[in-house]
Amino acid sequence: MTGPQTTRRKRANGVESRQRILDATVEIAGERGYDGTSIAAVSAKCGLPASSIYWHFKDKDDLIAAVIERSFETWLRAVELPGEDAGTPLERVTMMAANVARSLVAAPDFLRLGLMLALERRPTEPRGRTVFLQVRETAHQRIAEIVATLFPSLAEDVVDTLTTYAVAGADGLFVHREVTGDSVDLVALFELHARLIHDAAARMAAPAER
Amino acid sequence: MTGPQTTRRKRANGVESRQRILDATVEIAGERGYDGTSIAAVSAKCGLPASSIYWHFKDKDDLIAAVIERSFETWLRAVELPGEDAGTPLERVTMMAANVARSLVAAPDFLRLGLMLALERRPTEPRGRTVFLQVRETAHQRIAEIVATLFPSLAEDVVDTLTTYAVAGADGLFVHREVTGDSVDLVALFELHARLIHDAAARMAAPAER
Amino acid sequence: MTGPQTTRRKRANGVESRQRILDATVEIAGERGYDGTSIAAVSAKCGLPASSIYWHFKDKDDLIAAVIERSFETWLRAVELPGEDAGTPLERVTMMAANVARSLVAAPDFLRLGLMLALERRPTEPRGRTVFLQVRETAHQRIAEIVATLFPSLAEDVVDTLTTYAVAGADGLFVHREVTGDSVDLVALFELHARLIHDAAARMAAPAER
Amino acid sequence: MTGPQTTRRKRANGVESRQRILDATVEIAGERGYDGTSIAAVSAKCGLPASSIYWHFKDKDDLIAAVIERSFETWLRAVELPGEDAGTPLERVTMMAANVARSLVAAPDFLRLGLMLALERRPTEPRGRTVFLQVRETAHQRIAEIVATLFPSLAEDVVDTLTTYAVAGADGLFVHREVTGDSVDLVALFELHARLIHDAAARMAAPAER
DNA sequence: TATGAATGAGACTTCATTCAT
DNA sequence: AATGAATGAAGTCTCATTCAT
Repeated sequence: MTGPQTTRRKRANGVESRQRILDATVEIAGERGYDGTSIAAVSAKCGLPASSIYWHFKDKDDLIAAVIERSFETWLRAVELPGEDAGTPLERVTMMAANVARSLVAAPDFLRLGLMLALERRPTEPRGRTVFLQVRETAHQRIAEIVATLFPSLAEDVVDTLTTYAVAGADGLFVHREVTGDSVDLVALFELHARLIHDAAARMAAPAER
Repeated sequence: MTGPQTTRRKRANGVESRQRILDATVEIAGERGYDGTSIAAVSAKCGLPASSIYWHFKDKDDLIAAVIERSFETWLRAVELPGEDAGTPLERVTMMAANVARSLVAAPDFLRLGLMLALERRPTEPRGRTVFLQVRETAHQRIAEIVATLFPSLAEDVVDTLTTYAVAGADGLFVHREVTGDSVDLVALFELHARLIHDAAARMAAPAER
Repeated sequence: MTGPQTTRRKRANGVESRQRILDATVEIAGERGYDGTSIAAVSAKCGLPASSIYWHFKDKDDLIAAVIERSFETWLRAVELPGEDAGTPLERVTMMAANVARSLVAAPDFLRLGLMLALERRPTEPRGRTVFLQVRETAHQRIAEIVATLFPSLAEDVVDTLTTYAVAGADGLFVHREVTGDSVDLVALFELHARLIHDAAARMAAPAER
Repeated sequence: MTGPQTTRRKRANGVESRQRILDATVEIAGERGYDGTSIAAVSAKCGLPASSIYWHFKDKDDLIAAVIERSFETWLRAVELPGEDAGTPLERVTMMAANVARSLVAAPDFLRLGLMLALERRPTEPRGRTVFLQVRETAHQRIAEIVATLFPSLAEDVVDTLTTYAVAGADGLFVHREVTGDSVDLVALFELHARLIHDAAARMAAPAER
C-alpha cells in the first residue's frame, strides 16, 4: 500500500518519530476505535513506514496502550488544579466541574478513545483498556475523597454511589457532546451536573433539616 | 429426540435464516463494534455460509443497520408503558426511570451497539449509526414532552436542557454498568437519577419558594 | 444480491422471458466480454432472478453462445442484399461495402462481442467463440466467391489474400469506430476500403496494363 | 548448477520481483483480458504471494496499466527505425510496414492487450485503457506526419483519413493473425496494406495524371 | 414456467507482523 | 534509528450454479 514509490527522508530522530506516530494514532484511534485503527493508516498519516512503527512499538496493542497513556497525561495537564479552598462546597464543586469540562473540551482524546475501548469486549483484552479502567478507578477514588471531605457526615457507600453517579454523568454528557457536536456547552452542563449532585449530597448529609 | 419429522430439510426457510443471522450479529456486534464484526464470525456463529448472509443483506452496513433496527424494536417492547397517572410527579418519574433501567438490563443490545456506533467517526457513516441517532432524537422529544407536562411552568429551553441531562445521565449509567459488570444495580442508580432531576425541575419550576 | 425484497410478478411467458434475458446479456457482454458478464448483472438488467436464467439456458457458456447466434441473425437481417448486377465492379463492390458498414452501425453487437471473444484465449474455449469463428469463416468464403466472380482471372490464393485483407480491414475500421465513437463515418471508410481493394484486384487481374 | 552463491536469499529484491510480476501479468492478461486476469493467477505464475503484488502495485488497475506501459516500451524497442531516406516512397512505406509487422510478431503483447482493453467498456475506465489510447493517438500523429512528408500535396483531412485507414488495417490484420494462428504471414499482409495505401495516396496526390 | 434460498469457490484487497539490511 | 520487501491470514463481497417448491 505504501509502495516503493514513496521517497521521503528524514534525519533519524527517535523521539520526534515516536511523537509523530502517537499523534497519528491518537487521531485515528479516537475516531475509529481499536479494530478500525490499522497500522497502514497510521503509517500513511505520520509518513513513516509501517516497519518503523514496529521499531518504536512492540505491536498494535502496545501502540494503542501508549496512546492511552500519553493522552491521559495530556489531559491531566489540561485539568488545572483548583484553588484549594474557594468558598462554599457548591462553589468549589461547581468550579471543579467546570474545570473538568474545559479540560475535556481541550483534550478529549483520552476519554473518547478510552470509552470506545471500554465498551468493546474482545477475547484478549487490549492493554489500553486495562490502563484506561485503572486510571479511571484511581480518579473515582480521588473524587470520592473530595466528596467525603466536603460532606463528612455521608456514609461511605453513599459517597461511593454519588461518585459513581458523578463520573457516569460526566461520561454521558461528554458522549452527548461528542455525538452532537461542538455546539454543546459542556461547561454549563457540567455545572448543572455539579449542582444537582451537590444538592443531593447536602440533603443527604443533613436529613434533619427536613 | 426431536422426532422423525425433522427431515434434515436445510432447504429454504428465509425468515428463520434471517433471524439466525441477526441473532448472531447482534451478539458479536454488541461486543466488538462495527469493525470488529466480521462476516466470517457471523457466519460461524449462525451456521450459514457467508454467501448466504449476502443473500439476505446487501452488505455489512445493511446487516448492522438491520440489527440496530431489530434490537430497537426488541427494546421498545421491553419498556412497559407505565400506568398513565400514578400519583405525584416524583413517583411517576421514578417509576419511569426504573422501567427504563429494567428494560436496559433485559435488552441492552440496542443501546450498547448504538453507543459504540455513535462514538465512531468513519469516513462514510454507517446507516446503523444514522438510525440510532434518529431513534434517540425521537426519544429525546418524547421525554421532553413528558417533562413539560409534569412541570408546565418550565421554559422550553430549560426543559430541553433537563432532557439532555436526563438522557446523557442514562447513557453514562448504562455504560458504567456495561463496563463494571452485572453487580451494578442499574435500577437504583436510575431512580437516583430521576429523583435528582425531579428535584431540580421542581425547584426551577417554583423559584419563589427560595 | 437480488435479495428477498424483490417482489415482481409476471405472467409466465417463456418466449418473452428468453428474449429479455438475451437482450440484457447482449448489452452487458457487448460491453464487458465473457468474464465481465456476470449472471447477477444479467439478472439485474432483465429483472428475472438468476435461477430463471438457468431455466432457459444450461449455463453461462450456453447463454453467451445463444447471444452470439441471435445477434448474428439480427445482423444478417440488417445486411440488405444488393441488387444482383448493378453496374461496374467498382460500383458493386462499393455498394456492398456501404451496405455492410450501415448494417454494422445498426447492429454492432455481433461483431463487437465476437471480436472480444475471438481475442480471448481461455483454457476451455467458449462455444460462442467457436460459433463466431465458424460464421466468420462462412462469410469469408462467400466474399471470396464474389471476388472471384468479379475478377475471374485472379488466382485462387490471390483471391483468398484479398478476401482476408478485406475482412481484416473491415474489422479494424469497425474497432476504430467502436473505440473512437459515433462521430466516425464508417460508411465512408468502408467505401474507401472497397475502392482500394477493387483497384488492387483490377491491377492484379490485368497485369498487362503495366 | 547456479553455483553456491545462490544462498536461498528470497529476501528483498524489489526490482526483480516487480519484473517477475509484470512478466506473469502480461502473459495472463494478454490471453484473458482485464476481467480474466486474477491476482491469484498472477501470484501462482510469478511465485510471489498475492499480498506482495499489492506491495508493488496499488491495485489491479495499476498493475494492468503498468503492463501496458512496459509492453509498449518493449514493442517500441522492437520497431527498428528504418534508414532515413531509402529510395522511392513505395519502397520506404513498404519497408516501414514490414518493420512494424515484424515487431508485432516479435512483441505482440502491447497491441493484443491494448485492443482487448480498448474494446471493453466498463463503468470506471481502466487506466491501462487510457494509456493505450493515448499512445495510439500519438502513433497516429507520427504516422500522419510521415504520410504528409511523403505526399506533400495531400490535404490535411485526406492525410488523416489515410492514416486512420492505415492504423485500422494494421489492427485488423493483427487480429486476424492472433485469431487464425502463426501460419499467417503478417509481413506479407502488411506489405500489401502499405502498397494499397501508397497507391491510393499517389493517385490522390496527383489527380492531374488521370 | 418459474423462483427463493442456498452454497463452495474464488474474486480483490488489507491486515498485522517480520526480517535482512 | 530506520526501512524496503515480503508474507500468511483474514477481510468483504461476487461468482456460477443447484435444488426444492
